[in-house]
Amino acid sequence: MTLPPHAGDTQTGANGTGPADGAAPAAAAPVTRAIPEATVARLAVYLRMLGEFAEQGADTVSSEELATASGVNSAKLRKDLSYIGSYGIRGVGYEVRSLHHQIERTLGLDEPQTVAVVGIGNLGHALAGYGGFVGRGFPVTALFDIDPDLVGIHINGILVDHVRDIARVCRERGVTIGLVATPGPAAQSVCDQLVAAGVRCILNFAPVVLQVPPQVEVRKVDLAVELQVLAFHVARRRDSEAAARVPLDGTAGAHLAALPNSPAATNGHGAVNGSAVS
Amino acid sequence: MTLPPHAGDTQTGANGTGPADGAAPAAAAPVTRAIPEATVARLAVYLRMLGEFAEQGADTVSSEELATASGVNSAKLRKDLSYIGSYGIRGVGYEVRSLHHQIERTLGLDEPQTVAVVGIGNLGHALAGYGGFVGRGFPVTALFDIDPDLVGIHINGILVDHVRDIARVCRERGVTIGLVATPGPAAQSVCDQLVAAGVRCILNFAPVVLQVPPQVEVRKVDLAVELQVLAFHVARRRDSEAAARVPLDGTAGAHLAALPNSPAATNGHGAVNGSAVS
DNA sequence: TGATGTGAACTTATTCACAGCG
DNA sequence: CGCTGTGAATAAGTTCACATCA
Repeated sequence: MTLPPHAGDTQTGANGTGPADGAAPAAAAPVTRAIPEATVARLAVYLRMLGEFAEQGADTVSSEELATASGVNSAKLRKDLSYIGSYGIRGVGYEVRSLHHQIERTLGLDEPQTVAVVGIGNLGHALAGYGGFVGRGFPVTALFDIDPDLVGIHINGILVDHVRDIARVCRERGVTIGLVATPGPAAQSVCDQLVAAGVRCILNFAPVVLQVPPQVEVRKVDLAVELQVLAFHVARRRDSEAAARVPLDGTAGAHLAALPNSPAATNGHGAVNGSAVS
Repeated sequence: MTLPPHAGDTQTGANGTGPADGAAPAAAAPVTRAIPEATVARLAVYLRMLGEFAEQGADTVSSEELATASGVNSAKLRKDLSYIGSYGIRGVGYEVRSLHHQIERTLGLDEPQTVAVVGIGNLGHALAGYGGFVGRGFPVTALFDIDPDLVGIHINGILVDHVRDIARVCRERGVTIGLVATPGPAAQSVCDQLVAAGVRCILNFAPVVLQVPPQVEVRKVDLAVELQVLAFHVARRRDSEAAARVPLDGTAGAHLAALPNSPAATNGHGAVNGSAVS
């Protein structure tokens, strides 16, 4: 039964921002006010796009350009940026380099991070060699598994250690982020060991809800769930199309509750949501 | 360049549902009302947990039990379930099997799905062999790459085809979902080919915003962004702890930005963070 | 009695629209 | 004049709390 000790944190990809309760008020936040959760995730995206703009030699970008590249609308982007301060130039846009730096700072990326991957199965193996991490300041420096066939080998130049050594190795190498890529049943135990080793960030790929003390931050990535959400949207869309296109045959979608055509989806033509901005 | 034809859809893991404006009222919705986006994602999680409860031989679960297992609170769970109908028994809970079935149906999982992976790098390779898909009704049946060293080999019993054959192979095998795991620059082209092949669901691991026609649904998974969000939360927490613990130094606020990189004197343990930026 | 189902209150997030500045 | 920055308006999502019913 294990009634959760300290109520659920969230760890579902969208975590609730700190309660900002009375205890320690805004003491240390001089400029940067509490940044909404949703904004934080997008800042990371803007950051990457700014990197690309910089590579292409751009000096400035308008909110419109950066927004488009990032897949959001410009109002949202400007609002997001407003949470970290006013670094834009009216009538011009944002200075690429400077904005990049500000976001980096805001996200805490000026602190060095070091990643450990636990569970060197299919996914863990891929994560161990994933180029997308090093390039973004998240070098993988420790790997763990319990399989004797894996312990001792090197992947991408990194030795695979036994899970029992998590604490020691993580401390030695200053690991700050742990990726849990074990099968579900092993995840909690592995997580506990990471926490014991002082790791405060965990990205969980296992299909379980990890129990952690409040100072530890967990995010969950669940690929099967992503696929199911996709499947849902397409099924819904197919149903509503069927209903709209073949209004004959009332039996179109079973009877019971074959997901009713979304009423609002009516915007007929490809025009998509009115976000046609002007 | 390439001003997007039809403004951004979203594709960021949390897509906006239709605007549901006043125009077309609830005329055609017999039972199942429009299901909120956030709810859909959680339904997939409940589904998995129900599967586990079933395996353990449970006949019924209370909202409290299922909620705890899923990492949400019971009110939210009940509200979520209320969108798909009333399948609970007051005073008792939910019948595991029946609820499982209802959610499955709601998510459109009674339709067979077939997955293709494009880009057999580190990540793509892992996705190709990922056990979490088959078990959940998303068998991978096609793999693509352009690397001559990869084309022709088998992974997990599946032949790797050349990207140029996407259309033909996808049609032949009835692929419904495409996973794009290519490098950024190749992603859009690959995406276009998938769309041309009739694929309507795309899970994008490449760090770009894919442009697709409105009938295609895209979700994006960005591991580097996940790590950055984690890093942010921990940095913030560390900062506020530092502020709360070491309230001396009244200059805390500096003036403008310069986020007073809180001295690493924070977490006593051998944590790293020594080097402050510059 | 004990858990569901749900309107209503509340919180968070997005969009609008325009003042203000370079 | 063009683009940023932002208050105000909307919309989406969550939590509360309790009527309801097996």
